[in-house]
Amino acid sequence: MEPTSGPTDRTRRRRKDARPQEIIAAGLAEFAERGFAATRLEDVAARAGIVKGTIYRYFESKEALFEAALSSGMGPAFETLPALVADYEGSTIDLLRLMISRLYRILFSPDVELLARIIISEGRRFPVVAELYYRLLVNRGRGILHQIVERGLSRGDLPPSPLCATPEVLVGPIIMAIVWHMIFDRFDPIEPERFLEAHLDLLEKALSGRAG
Amino acid sequence: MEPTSGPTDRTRRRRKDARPQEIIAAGLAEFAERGFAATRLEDVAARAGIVKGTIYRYFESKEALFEAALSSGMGPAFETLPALVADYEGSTIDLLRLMISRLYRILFSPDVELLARIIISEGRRFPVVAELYYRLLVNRGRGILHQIVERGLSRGDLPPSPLCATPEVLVGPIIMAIVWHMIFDRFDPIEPERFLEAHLDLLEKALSGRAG
DNA sequence: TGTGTTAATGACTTTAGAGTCATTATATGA
DNA sequence: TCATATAATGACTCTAAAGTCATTAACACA
Repeated sequence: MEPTSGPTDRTRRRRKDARPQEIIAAGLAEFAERGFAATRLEDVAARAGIVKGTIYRYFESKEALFEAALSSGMGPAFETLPALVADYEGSTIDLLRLMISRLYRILFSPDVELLARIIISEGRRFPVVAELYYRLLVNRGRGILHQIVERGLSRGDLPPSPLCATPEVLVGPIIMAIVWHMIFDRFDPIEPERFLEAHLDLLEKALSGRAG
Repeated sequence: MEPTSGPTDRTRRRRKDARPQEIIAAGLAEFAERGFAATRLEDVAARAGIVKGTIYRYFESKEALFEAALSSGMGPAFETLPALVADYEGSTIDLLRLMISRLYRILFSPDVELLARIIISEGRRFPVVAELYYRLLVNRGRGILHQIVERGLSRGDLPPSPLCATPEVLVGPIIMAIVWHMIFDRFDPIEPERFLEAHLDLLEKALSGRAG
């Protein structure tokens, strides 16, 4: 196990401030790869260029590290979206297209994808973590989506329909893409551009038509 | 840990034929709940109304049990679908609606859902298992979907579009529903009928419109 | 240059759970 | 009813990894 970042030299370094983030980054990589139960703190330490005991200077337990790692750095992920919605001038369908495209970019960016993998495979077993994600990301994202649909309905931009009552459905293909990429990509890699194109096509057709 | 099925009495019973299935069923429940690494064979045994040692009369190792459990009983899941497609007389959109509805019923039936949970949370770490699912379910399901789209295109029933080139996108919301149900249902339960209704609405609008 | 503080180490203890196996008890059929 | 074969048991060993802590050495500052 090579340290990913961190010094290759053998001398100790005292770096109280930098450690926690480095340990968290190493932890995220290992947790995403092996899952909570199967990751060894020794491997996390090696990846962070330190030794297992050092982890315990900064985190109470393996579980505490896990929760700290999952709580870090997910705040900013969706932060740009509300402003996007508020300022947008064009048609609601274009706004939705834009938002879906951004979501792909966000969710497939390397660090966010690690988080997504972990929450998908371990979320059920860590209610505390799941709730955090629910509040900070899922529910917030949902709010934005509903807000966009509202905008469309009040502008007369979108026809009312069961779909507008449950617009979460529109995001489904992204989740599928993440899951696919996680599990089946090695047998049959997804082509993200083609998938996104089809998703946008779906979106456009579903929302521009006559009322259902 | 109460035995789920099996006798509550304390006397031993010799039941060579029934054991493997009972152990597999208990294993599926535990693996789905805790994941591979965190399930204890003692708990599996307790749930099956036996003792840990007995598991080893039927399975070489924890991993062997895991693979046996995941290989069991997933064959039949999609078996009725090809005939459905072959015999169908109505419009292609109706056929798709029917198929999507069935997929919800299949994937949310209790035993299949256990399998789905396990494959979603552990698939990445067990390539052998993932490949099995890819071959027997995912790829097969995909074949059926493409076949339906073909049918639509050749009948002039569906307009050609990027969506028809990548119809996997149409199934996305189901995957999302499974993941949601797995992780966030306790904070915010999904309403399957409403979700399905919106999904079908999406489908219909997206496919009945003019070409993209 | 010496001294005190504490980050970092690594050898250690502990624990949990996988896997083993000699023993026990049940079913079968002679 | 007894003898035999073997399913089932549970007490056991072994191992891997979590967690601890006395010791070491890097840095700050006098």
